[in-house]
This record gives sequence, C-alpha cells and structure tokens, in this order.
Amino acid sequence: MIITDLLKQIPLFESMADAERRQLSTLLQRRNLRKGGILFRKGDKGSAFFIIIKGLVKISVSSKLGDEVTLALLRNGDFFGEMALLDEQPRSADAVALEDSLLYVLDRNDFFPFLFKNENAVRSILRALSLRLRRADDLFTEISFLTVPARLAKRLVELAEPLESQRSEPKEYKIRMSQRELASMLGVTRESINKELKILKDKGLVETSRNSILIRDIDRLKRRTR
Amino acid sequence: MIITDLLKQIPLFESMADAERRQLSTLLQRRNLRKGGILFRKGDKGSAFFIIIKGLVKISVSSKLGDEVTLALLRNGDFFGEMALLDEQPRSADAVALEDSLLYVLDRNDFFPFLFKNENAVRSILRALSLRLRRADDLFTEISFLTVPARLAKRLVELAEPLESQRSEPKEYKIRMSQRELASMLGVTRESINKELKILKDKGLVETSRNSILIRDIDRLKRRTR
DNA sequence: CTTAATATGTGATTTTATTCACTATTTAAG
DNA sequence: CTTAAATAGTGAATAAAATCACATATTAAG
Repeated sequence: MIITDLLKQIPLFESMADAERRQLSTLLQRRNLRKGGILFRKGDKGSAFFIIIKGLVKISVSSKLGDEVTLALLRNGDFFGEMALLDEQPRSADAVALEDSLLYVLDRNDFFPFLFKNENAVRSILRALSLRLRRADDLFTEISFLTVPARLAKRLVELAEPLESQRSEPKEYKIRMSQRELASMLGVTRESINKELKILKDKGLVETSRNSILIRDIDRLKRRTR
Repeated sequence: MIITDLLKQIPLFESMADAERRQLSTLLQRRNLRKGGILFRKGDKGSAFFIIIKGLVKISVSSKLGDEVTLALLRNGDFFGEMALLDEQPRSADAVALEDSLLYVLDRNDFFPFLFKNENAVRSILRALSLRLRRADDLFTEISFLTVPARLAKRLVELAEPLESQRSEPKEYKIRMSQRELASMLGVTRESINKELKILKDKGLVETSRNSILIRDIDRLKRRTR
C-alpha cells in the first residue's frame, strides 16, 4: 500500500490536505518491529514520535524487583512518544511491541514543525492527551475507591469486544489477554485476578482459557463494578 | 494592578506580544471566589478555561460515601479546566477554592481561537498536559510498587519547600496541609497517615502541628522513599 | 467566652490483598 | 518429539491498610 494512503487512514492525519500528507510522508521513517522489540526504555532521551500502522505496543514501567505495571496498550492508528518531546523530560516508561508491528517514526526535529503546520494535528494530540489524562485520573480514583473485584469487573466490561458470529442475546464478548497482563493493567497480582476470575466463573459470568476470557453475562458483570 | 501586567506574569501568556495580550484581556472575565467556592462539579458540561491569578484550587473526586481523592492542588499561574474543552467530555472532577482566590476565566467560545493564534500557548498547554500525565503515571506506578510509608515519604519530599529564615544545615522544610488532605492526595486513610507520621516523629525526621508538618531531616526521609 | 467544628492521636479488630509454595496445563522452540 | 517456558489454578500463611471507636486538642464562630 502506498504510504500516503496509509496515512489517510490514521485519525491523526486524516484531515490533512493531500499535498501536506505527501510532504509529511517524506519525513516519516518506516519501522518494522518483531514481537518483543523495544522502541524505548524509561529514562531514555526522547528522540522520536511514533504512529502505529499495524500491531500492538505496550507502554509499561517495571520495578527493580521485576514487577511490571501496564500504563497503556496501543493499536493501529494510535500514537505515542509525544510526551518526552513536549515536556523535554526523559522517557517516562518503556515501549515494547507485543506483536510484530509496523510503525512510522517522526524524528523530534520534524515533530514541532509538523505539529504547528497542522492545526488538526494539534487538536488530535490535545484531545488524545486530555483523554489519557482523564483515564489516568479515573484509574487513580478507582484504586482509591474500589476493591479488586469491582475494578476487575469494570475493566473486563471496558475491554469487552462483541463476539461476532452470533446475533443472539445475551451477547458474548471475548478478551484476548493473559491473566498476568490483566493484573498488570490493574496494578494487582496475577493470583488475585485468578482467584476473582474463579468466583466469576463459578457464578457463570465468565469462562476462561489460556490467554482469553469469555464474558457470558456482561449485565451481571456491570453490576459488580461498584 | 493592570490586567495586562498581571497576564505578563502568567507563564501561559508571558511570551505573547503586548498587543495580543491586550486583545486577550478583553476576552477574560475576572472571577473572585471565597474559600469553599465551587468552580465546577464532575459531570458538568465544560464551559470555560480558568487561570489562577491568586489563590489555591483543589481538583478532586468524591465517592458516594463521601470519601475524597485529591487529583491536584493548583496555585498562582496555574491553569485548569482545559480538558473538558479539548475532548468535549463532561468535567472529570470537582474544582473548589481552598482559599479566597482570584481567577481569570476564558469562555469556551474564545478558547480555541485564542489557542490557535498563539503557538506558545499551545506549547504551554501541551507541556502542561504532558507533565500532568507523567505525574499521573508516576502516581499509578507508586501505588502499585510502594507501601504507604514509602509513598508518604516521597510525597513529603516533593511537597517540601525550603523554610527561609534559617541558613543552617540541615535545612528544615514546612508543609502546610492537614493530614486529611495529605491522605486524600495519596489515596489512603487519614489514620494511616497519622500513624506513619507518628513513626517519623519518633525517629526525629518530622514534627507535626495542626495543619502543618515540619521536616527536620529530609535526607533520611528521602532514604525512606523506597 | 463558650461551643461547635475541625484536626489530631491511638489502640483493637477486621478486611483485603499479597506472598509463598506448589501443581497442572498448554504452547513454543530446539 | 521432547523439553523449556509461559500460563493458569489453588490453599495457607502473612502482611498491609482500612475500619471502628473513641479521646484529645485546637481553632473559629456566635
């Protein structure tokens, strides 16, 4: 596929004029990453901005002891890496590909000229930062107010994606994620998640298998979020 | 004081041309708030952007049971309220004046025109959002990795402002804040903070009195942050 | 000056989640 | 095809922090 056509599919660039997009495409570097490939590490000097064309990238932080918390999972069309460019601080987290991924990379020297030539890009980034901040504040509020069972239920509902292949109610939803990863996103232990999932299974709200959770009754799950 | 001179002191506006600042001043509404005055509530439609000229504003969220977490304390020169304007979502938190305060208010209709006429304002807001996000991520990481004693020590160090009036080492620092407020910022109970402060007192690292904590040995306090 | 409101101090108890120590299962890699 | 690595399941013990129930102190407001 031609690069400018790919760019048109990315929300960040969709409202640009074709000519601008062509110009931008000359500044972007293609980067293929294998599963497990590292984009940057916490503490690195921020030297680029990344847009995910295809794949899955995890933004996370690890403690000295090896525990890890996941701050975000980013997919096709998402971008990241702007923070270190915007506030001139070192990378605040690690970025690692969870699947083979294709990214476009914009060097820091080209980032601001690009940004300020495109009002809509500024709008996109402002909106994205705002939504991320909102999400972060929500997370802090949840940790303060809710128990692990409620937080798990809430997160499962958020992660739920409708299972096509069936039109009947009640709808089923599947979440492709290990219990370890889910625990890391909630900032709790894998064991806690496992035990709570067992309770949900016993009540018939979910089924589990390796790397996936099937939600059988999302309405009752929603009732457990408080 | 003349409004344009006040504006010049605010980081968000300092790099504007005098003429622009004069123009902006015609769009800003002055707003005086008494201690306890409410600017907005979580769930409100966001209708304005606020700049603090003088005072102290708390951004917080409360649970149905009355528990409260503090997301930010903002002071002279800080701004807030931009999130609901940038992402078109309802207010994500409450904003209340903790002291008599003077604010300038920019209506949502004037916000974007102002923003996009001033590259430096965009830069300021992008930088501020980025720093806030970084802080929020840090907070989540801390909650996941550190115990309450470590988090308290860390926060005390962050909040420490040098006590002028004495030049001798080791420096003393005073934090003007109730234990309740400190607890709310860390997302823990007031009692937990109180008990940990007792331990710090017994070790001679801090002294406490109503609405204030005096840090007597910041170096040893720093060592407790891990 | 008295009283109400706010802030602090502190033990005992309970709750929640972690840690620990394994077993079992499934998948991927040589 | 075998073995190593990753994932999941589970109970017992432990630890951390919350909750509860007060007492005391300080300040602000009538």
